[in-house]
Amino acid sequence: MLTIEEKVKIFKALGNDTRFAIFKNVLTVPYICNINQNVKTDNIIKQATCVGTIAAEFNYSLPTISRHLKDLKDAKLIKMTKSANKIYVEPNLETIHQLAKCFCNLLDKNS
Amino acid sequence: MLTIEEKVKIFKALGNDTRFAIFKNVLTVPYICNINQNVKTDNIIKQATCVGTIAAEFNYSLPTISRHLKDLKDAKLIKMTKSANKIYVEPNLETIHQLAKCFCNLLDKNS
DNA sequence: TTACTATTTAGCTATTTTGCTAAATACATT
DNA sequence: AATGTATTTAGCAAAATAGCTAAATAGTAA
Repeated sequence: MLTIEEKVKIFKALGNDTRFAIFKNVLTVPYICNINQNVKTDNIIKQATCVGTIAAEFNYSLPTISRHLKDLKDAKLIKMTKSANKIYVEPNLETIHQLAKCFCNLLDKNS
Repeated sequence: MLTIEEKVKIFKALGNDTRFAIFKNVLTVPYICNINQNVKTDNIIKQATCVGTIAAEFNYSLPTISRHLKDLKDAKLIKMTKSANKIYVEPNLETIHQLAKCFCNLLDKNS
Protein backbone atom coordinates (compact mmCIF):
# COMPACT_ATOMS: atom_id res chain seq x y z
CA MET A 1 0.00 0.00 0.00
CA LEU A 2 1.15 3.51 -0.82
CA THR A 3 1.25 6.08 1.97
CA ILE A 4 -0.24 9.55 1.43
CA GLU A 5 3.27 10.99 1.18
CA GLU A 6 4.19 8.45 -1.49
CA LYS A 7 1.05 9.21 -3.47
CA VAL A 8 1.61 12.97 -3.37
CA LYS A 9 5.22 12.44 -4.47
CA ILE A 10 4.02 10.30 -7.40
CA PHE A 11 1.46 12.90 -8.50
CA LYS A 12 4.02 15.72 -8.11
CA ALA A 13 6.38 13.75 -10.34
CA LEU A 14 3.72 13.23 -13.02
CA GLY A 15 2.34 16.77 -12.69
CA ASN A 16 4.99 18.36 -14.89
CA ASP A 17 4.91 18.32 -18.69
CA THR A 18 8.54 17.35 -19.11
CA ARG A 19 8.55 14.59 -16.52
CA PHE A 20 5.25 13.23 -17.80
CA ALA A 21 6.70 13.07 -21.32
CA ILE A 22 9.86 11.36 -20.03
CA PHE A 23 7.79 8.79 -18.14
CA LYS A 24 5.70 8.17 -21.26
CA ASN A 25 8.92 7.71 -23.23
CA VAL A 26 10.21 5.15 -20.73
CA LEU A 27 6.87 3.32 -20.93
CA THR A 28 6.62 3.22 -24.69
CA VAL A 29 10.13 3.10 -26.14
CA PRO A 30 11.85 -0.16 -25.20
CA TYR A 31 15.10 -1.71 -26.46
CA ILE A 32 16.69 1.50 -27.70
CA CYS A 33 20.19 0.98 -26.35
CA ASN A 34 22.51 -1.36 -28.25
CA ILE A 35 23.28 -3.50 -25.26
CA ASN A 36 19.59 -3.84 -24.60
CA GLN A 37 18.60 -5.12 -28.03
CA ASN A 38 20.03 -8.47 -27.02
CA VAL A 39 18.12 -8.70 -23.79
CA LYS A 40 15.98 -11.80 -23.52
CA THR A 41 12.68 -12.26 -21.71
CA ASP A 42 14.29 -14.10 -18.85
CA ASN A 43 16.60 -11.18 -18.16
CA ILE A 44 15.84 -8.92 -15.20
CA ILE A 45 15.62 -5.87 -17.44
CA LYS A 46 12.80 -6.67 -19.84
CA GLN A 47 12.22 -3.14 -21.03
CA ALA A 48 14.89 -0.54 -20.65
CA THR A 49 16.42 2.49 -22.22
CA CYS A 50 19.26 4.61 -20.86
CA VAL A 51 19.64 8.16 -19.61
CA GLY A 52 21.50 9.56 -22.62
CA THR A 53 19.10 7.94 -25.07
CA ILE A 54 16.13 9.49 -23.31
CA ALA A 55 17.84 12.89 -23.18
CA ALA A 56 18.44 12.77 -26.94
CA GLU A 57 14.65 12.67 -27.45
CA PHE A 58 14.13 16.00 -25.67
CA ASN A 59 15.18 19.59 -26.19
CA TYR A 60 16.58 19.81 -22.69
CA SER A 61 20.09 19.43 -21.40
CA LEU A 62 21.30 16.08 -20.11
CA PRO A 63 21.54 17.33 -16.50
CA THR A 64 17.93 18.52 -16.68
CA ILE A 65 16.72 15.11 -17.90
CA SER A 66 18.91 13.41 -15.30
CA ARG A 67 17.29 15.53 -12.57
CA HIS A 68 13.78 14.68 -13.77
CA LEU A 69 14.64 10.98 -13.89
CA LYS A 70 15.79 11.23 -10.28
CA ASP A 71 12.37 12.62 -9.31
CA LEU A 72 10.62 9.79 -11.19
CA LYS A 73 12.90 7.28 -9.48
CA ASP A 74 12.33 8.80 -6.02
CA ALA A 75 8.59 8.53 -6.70
CA LYS A 76 9.18 4.85 -7.58
CA LEU A 77 7.66 5.35 -11.04
CA ILE A 78 10.82 4.05 -12.71
CA LYS A 79 13.72 1.78 -11.81
CA MET A 80 17.30 2.65 -12.71
CA THR A 81 19.91 -0.08 -12.97
CA LYS A 82 23.60 0.61 -13.47
CA SER A 83 25.47 -1.71 -15.84
CA ALA A 84 28.98 -0.84 -16.95
CA ASN A 85 28.96 2.94 -17.22
CA LYS A 86 25.39 3.22 -18.44
CA ILE A 87 22.22 3.43 -16.38
CA TYR A 88 19.23 1.52 -17.70
CA VAL A 89 15.77 2.86 -17.09
CA GLU A 90 12.53 0.88 -16.96
CA PRO A 91 9.02 1.55 -15.67
CA ASN A 92 8.16 0.33 -12.18
CA LEU A 93 5.03 -1.67 -12.92
CA GLU A 94 4.44 -2.41 -9.24
CA THR A 95 3.78 1.29 -8.56
CA ILE A 96 1.50 1.60 -11.60
CA HIS A 97 -0.39 -1.40 -10.30
CA GLN A 98 -0.77 0.26 -6.89
CA LEU A 99 -2.07 3.43 -8.52
CA ALA A 100 -4.59 1.51 -10.61
CA LYS A 101 -5.80 -0.18 -7.42
CA CYS A 102 -6.12 3.17 -5.60
CA PHE A 103 -8.40 4.67 -8.23
CA CYS A 104 -10.42 1.46 -8.64
CA ASN A 105 -10.95 1.33 -4.85
CA LEU A 106 -12.13 4.94 -4.91
CA LEU A 107 -14.70 4.08 -7.53
CA ASP A 108 -15.92 1.09 -5.50
CA LYS A 109 -16.34 3.21 -2.36
CA ASN A 110 -17.97 6.16 -4.13
CA SER A 111 -20.29 4.42 -6.57
CA MET B 1 -10.45 10.11 -23.03
CA LEU B 2 -8.19 12.49 -21.19
CA THR B 3 -5.63 14.49 -23.16
CA ILE B 4 -2.03 14.68 -21.99
CA GLU B 5 -2.63 18.27 -20.85
CA GLU B 6 -5.64 17.19 -18.81
CA LYS B 7 -3.69 14.35 -17.19
CA VAL B 8 -0.75 16.61 -16.25
CA LYS B 9 -3.19 19.14 -14.78
CA ILE B 10 -4.84 16.39 -12.72
CA PHE B 11 -1.50 15.13 -11.39
CA LYS B 12 -0.34 18.68 -10.67
CA ALA B 13 -3.54 19.22 -8.69
CA LEU B 14 -3.03 16.04 -6.65
CA GLY B 15 0.73 16.61 -6.28
CA ASN B 16 0.39 19.02 -3.38
CA ASP B 17 -0.17 17.97 0.23
CA THR B 18 -2.88 20.50 0.94
CA ARG B 19 -4.86 19.89 -2.26
CA PHE B 20 -4.53 16.14 -1.86
CA ALA B 21 -5.93 16.40 1.67
CA ILE B 22 -8.78 18.62 0.46
CA PHE B 23 -9.64 16.15 -2.29
CA LYS B 24 -9.58 13.31 0.21
CA ASN B 25 -11.89 15.32 2.44
CA VAL B 26 -14.34 15.87 -0.42
CA LEU B 27 -14.23 12.15 -1.18
CA THR B 28 -14.75 10.89 2.34
CA VAL B 29 -16.87 13.43 4.20
CA PRO B 30 -20.37 13.59 2.68
CA TYR B 31 -23.53 15.32 3.90
CA ILE B 32 -21.84 17.89 6.10
CA CYS B 33 -23.86 20.96 5.16
CA ASN B 34 -27.29 21.34 6.72
CA ILE B 35 -29.04 21.80 3.41
CA ASN B 36 -27.40 18.61 2.21
CA GLN B 37 -28.60 16.35 4.99
CA ASN B 38 -31.99 16.31 3.32
CA VAL B 39 -30.66 15.44 -0.09
CA LYS B 40 -32.21 12.29 -1.53
CA THR B 41 -30.66 9.75 -3.86
CA ASP B 42 -32.54 11.10 -6.84
CA ASN B 43 -31.10 14.55 -6.31
CA ILE B 44 -28.27 15.72 -8.57
CA ILE B 45 -25.97 16.31 -5.63
CA LYS B 46 -25.62 12.91 -4.00
CA GLN B 47 -22.51 13.70 -2.01
CA ALA B 48 -21.56 17.25 -1.29
CA THR B 49 -19.99 19.55 1.21
CA CYS B 50 -19.42 23.31 0.88
CA VAL B 51 -16.39 25.58 0.67
CA GLY B 52 -16.60 27.04 4.18
CA THR B 53 -17.14 23.62 5.74
CA ILE B 54 -14.05 22.26 4.03
CA ALA B 55 -12.01 25.32 5.02
CA ALA B 56 -12.99 24.80 8.68
CA GLU B 57 -11.23 21.42 8.59
CA PHE B 58 -7.87 22.94 7.66
CA ASN B 59 -5.41 25.35 9.24
CA TYR B 60 -5.41 27.55 6.15
CA SER B 61 -7.33 30.71 5.35
CA LEU B 62 -10.58 30.51 3.44
CA PRO B 63 -9.11 32.22 0.34
CA THR B 64 -6.30 29.66 0.30
CA ILE B 65 -8.75 26.75 0.41
CA SER B 66 -10.91 28.47 -2.21
CA ARG B 67 -7.88 28.78 -4.49
CA HIS B 68 -7.00 25.09 -4.06
CA LEU B 69 -10.59 24.08 -4.79
CA LYS B 70 -10.41 26.09 -8.01
CA ASP B 71 -7.36 24.06 -9.06
CA LEU B 72 -9.16 20.80 -8.27
CA LYS B 73 -12.20 22.02 -10.21
CA ASP B 74 -10.08 23.11 -13.21
CA ALA B 75 -8.54 19.62 -13.18
CA LYS B 76 -12.11 18.22 -13.18
CA LEU B 77 -11.43 16.28 -9.99
CA ILE B 78 -14.37 17.94 -8.25
CA LYS B 79 -17.63 19.60 -9.26
CA MET B 80 -18.83 22.83 -7.67
CA THR B 81 -22.51 23.72 -7.74
CA LYS B 82 -23.86 27.06 -6.56
CA SER B 83 -27.15 26.97 -4.64
CA ALA B 84 -28.37 30.09 -2.84
CA ASN B 85 -25.16 31.73 -1.60
CA LYS B 86 -23.30 28.52 -0.90
CA ILE B 87 -21.21 26.43 -3.26
CA TYR B 88 -21.52 22.68 -2.93
CA VAL B 89 -18.54 20.49 -3.66
CA GLU B 90 -18.58 16.88 -4.76
CA PRO B 91 -16.04 14.51 -6.33
CA ASN B 92 -16.11 14.10 -10.11
CA LEU B 93 -16.35 10.33 -10.36
CA GLU B 94 -16.14 10.41 -14.15
CA THR B 95 -12.56 11.74 -13.95
CA ILE B 96 -11.60 9.19 -11.31
CA HIS B 97 -12.99 6.51 -13.59
CA GLN B 98 -10.88 7.81 -16.49
CA LEU B 99 -7.77 7.76 -14.30
CA ALA B 100 -8.43 4.19 -13.17
CA LYS B 101 -8.78 3.20 -16.82
CA CYS B 102 -5.50 4.94 -17.77
CA PHE B 103 -3.48 3.02 -15.20
CA CYS B 104 -5.23 -0.27 -15.93
CA ASN B 105 -4.53 0.18 -19.64
CA LEU B 106 -0.87 0.84 -18.87
CA LEU B 107 -0.68 -2.43 -16.97
CA ASP B 108 -2.30 -4.33 -19.83
CA LYS B 109 0.16 -2.90 -22.35
CA ASN B 110 3.24 -3.38 -20.19
CA SER B 111 2.59 -6.78 -18.63
C1' DT C 1 48.04 6.74 -16.70
C1' DT C 2 45.58 9.08 -20.04
C1' DA C 3 41.66 9.73 -22.53
C1' DC C 4 36.84 8.72 -23.46
C1' DT C 5 31.95 7.89 -22.35
C1' DA C 6 27.93 8.26 -19.30
C1' DT C 7 25.89 10.44 -15.72
C1' DT C 8 25.40 13.35 -11.54
C1' DT C 9 26.29 17.35 -8.56
C1' DA C 10 26.89 22.27 -7.68
C1' DG C 11 25.56 26.65 -8.15
C1' DC C 12 23.08 30.01 -10.38
C1' DT C 13 18.73 32.65 -12.36
C1' DA C 14 13.96 33.02 -13.88
C1' DT C 15 9.52 31.50 -13.13
C1' DT C 16 5.85 29.38 -10.66
C1' DT C 17 3.52 28.17 -6.60
C1' DT C 18 1.65 28.73 -2.06
C1' DG C 19 0.42 31.10 1.53
C1' DC C 20 -1.39 35.55 3.56
C1' DT C 21 -4.64 39.95 4.30
C1' DA C 22 -7.74 43.26 2.46
C1' DA C 23 -11.18 44.27 -0.69
C1' DA C 24 -14.75 42.92 -3.90
C1' DT C 25 -18.75 40.25 -5.37
C1' DA C 26 -23.04 37.63 -4.90
C1' DC C 27 -26.91 36.29 -2.81
C1' DA C 28 -30.35 36.28 1.33
C1' DT C 29 -32.65 38.49 4.97
C1' DT C 30 -34.39 42.22 7.66
C1' DA D 1 -31.80 49.99 1.41
C1' DA D 2 -28.91 48.08 4.83
C1' DT D 3 -26.86 44.05 6.99
C1' DG D 4 -25.17 39.45 7.10
C1' DT D 5 -23.28 35.24 5.10
C1' DA D 6 -20.47 32.75 1.64
C1' DT D 7 -17.05 32.95 -1.52
C1' DT D 8 -13.71 34.94 -4.87
C1' DT D 9 -10.32 38.30 -6.56
C1' DA D 10 -6.25 41.25 -6.08
C1' DG D 11 -1.94 41.96 -4.75
C1' DC D 12 1.92 40.82 -2.16
C1' DA D 13 6.10 38.03 -0.06
C1' DA D 14 8.41 33.67 0.72
C1' DA D 15 9.44 29.28 -0.89
C1' DA D 16 9.81 25.82 -4.35
C1' DT D 17 10.68 24.39 -9.06
C1' DA D 18 12.77 24.06 -13.59
C1' DG D 19 15.98 25.23 -16.55
C1' DC D 20 20.98 26.30 -17.63
C1' DT D 21 26.45 25.74 -17.70
C1' DA D 22 30.56 24.15 -15.60
C1' DA D 23 32.71 20.87 -12.82
C1' DA D 24 32.90 16.39 -10.58
C1' DT D 25 32.42 11.39 -10.49
C1' DA D 26 32.44 6.61 -12.21
C1' DG D 27 33.48 3.32 -15.22
C1' DT D 28 35.83 1.68 -19.90
C1' DA D 29 39.36 1.43 -23.16
C1' DA D 30 43.77 2.50 -25.13
